Amino acid sequence: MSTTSHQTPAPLPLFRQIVDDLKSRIVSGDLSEHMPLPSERAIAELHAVSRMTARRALEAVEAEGLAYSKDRKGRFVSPKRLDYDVSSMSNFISGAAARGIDLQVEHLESRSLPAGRSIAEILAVPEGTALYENTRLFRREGHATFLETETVLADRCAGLLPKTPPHPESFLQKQRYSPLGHTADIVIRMRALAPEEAGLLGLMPYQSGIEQEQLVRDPSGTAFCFSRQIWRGEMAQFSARAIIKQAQSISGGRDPDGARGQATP
Amino acid sequence: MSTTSHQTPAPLPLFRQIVDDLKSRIVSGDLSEHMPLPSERAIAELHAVSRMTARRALEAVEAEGLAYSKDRKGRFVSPKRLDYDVSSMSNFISGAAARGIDLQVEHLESRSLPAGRSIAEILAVPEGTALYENTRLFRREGHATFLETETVLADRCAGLLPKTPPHPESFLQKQRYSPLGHTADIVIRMRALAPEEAGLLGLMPYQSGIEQEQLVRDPSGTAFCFSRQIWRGEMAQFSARAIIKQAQSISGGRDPDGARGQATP
DNA sequence: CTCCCAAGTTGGTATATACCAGATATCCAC
DNA sequence: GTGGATATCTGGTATATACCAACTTGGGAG
Repeated sequence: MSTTSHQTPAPLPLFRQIVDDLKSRIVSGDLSEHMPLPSERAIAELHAVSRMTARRALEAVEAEGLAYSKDRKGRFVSPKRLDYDVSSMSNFISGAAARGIDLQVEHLESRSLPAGRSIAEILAVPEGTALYENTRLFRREGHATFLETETVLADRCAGLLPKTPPHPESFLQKQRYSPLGHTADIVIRMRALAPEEAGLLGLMPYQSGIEQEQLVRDPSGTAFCFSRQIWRGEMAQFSARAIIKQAQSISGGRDPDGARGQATP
Repeated sequence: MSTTSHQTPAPLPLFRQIVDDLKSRIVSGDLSEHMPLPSERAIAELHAVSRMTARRALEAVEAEGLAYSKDRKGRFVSPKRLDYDVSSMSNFISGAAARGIDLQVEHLESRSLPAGRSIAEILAVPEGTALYENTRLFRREGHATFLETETVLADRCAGLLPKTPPHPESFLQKQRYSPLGHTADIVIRMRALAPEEAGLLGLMPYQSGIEQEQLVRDPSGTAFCFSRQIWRGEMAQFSARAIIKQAQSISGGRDPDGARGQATP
């Protein structure tokens, strides 16, 4: 019934049909984690569409996080999502290991630096205070997952961050993730990846990810560590247990504006 | 190094140059909130590129959340980000009002229904338990921001949800957001919008947003409300104060797996 | 056997073109 | 002035084509 009597059937655009086909093949398990998706040219031929249309479909699947692309190598099925429980992050790394999650850390940079304006404000220390900064890339089963820049007060981990072979995991385990009941101010937002972040995470520019900021305080309430993570958005979800308070009680508390990195465009 | 003596300058692709131009015009305030961006054809002419290239640039700006498009009307500069403090969400709506944030609620649906399998499991009640479900669209300054589906135990708000004129705001204010110290299990993730969600939020299919789930418990620890919100990702950030515990203490606690909606692809 | 080059693959960029459908403005007839 | 047809905006979809650069593979020279 090409000329149907009732409403227009509103046929799905070609590229959306292809998207749905690919999605169903992924969720059904026909295509499993890290398996290559058909190439743009293969899809174009299979579905009898132009390569640009095939490309649009593949980019949509990619934008959804169901697939990732390796430049000039192909597109592959994304691995499953990980749960990041921020309330028990005392031991995210070893905790992940205990759950059978294979998480590798690649150190990208370790350096000492004096506090600049914005980080001094965040940590509530004078400008110029000595800091250690570590940048790490986390991989899950070899797959880039998130990027972390951690800034700590130098006097809190003196000796734990030797300059020559940067091995701050000892600090991670001993100090930051001590069994004491720390608190953390957390901010989570979605934002576009900067080009160099996208490169490290194996994504195209202008894709979005999830940024998580944590301002960690010791039991006395003093902030001593600020970390900023940028995640591939499809790779995790963040869970927490919150104590819900009256709005007034919070706004009367310290640091009412957790939105430092206002993430203006 | 055919012409240049040093490394290749690696010129930015045309569409990225256009993206950067548009971004700078937005951040500089040359283009302010809700102002129209140049049309695809205008950019094509201005930058002397094809319309498809102009389109790619505009879509990239859109994917970053710096702009939004209205079908066949044009693309416009996105408004600024909002901060959602989940720890003081006792009064998110009126709290927002107090901060001068203009937030409107549009009721889409209110209904009574028996608990299905998955929601019964989440709320830890028998299947078939009477529930009330509300779906609302929140706008900020007239701009669609997030979509909420809230499910509550019917016996917790009997009489507060009259069938004829659905006016559950009274419930929102009186019961759910009472001054008592509730707790909530929260999950935040980035995911692609379903087509109907995208339509309501004024986005194209296959764009990503942020989903927030809240399982709200009364002071006795009994869950009585489950809400799921889907946000335009660029419209908010989520902040909280977390008490960091040992991984063991959490995994020994109740509901160790907050990842119900595992969000499989 | 190893090493290197060439061929073929992949995605990335870019152009030119075409048609559709919704939204808007304009202008003319009434 | 009002109403309605029309022209012209907009983005949405789709095709065909072209070239580039990175990667993989295979084969041949040493």
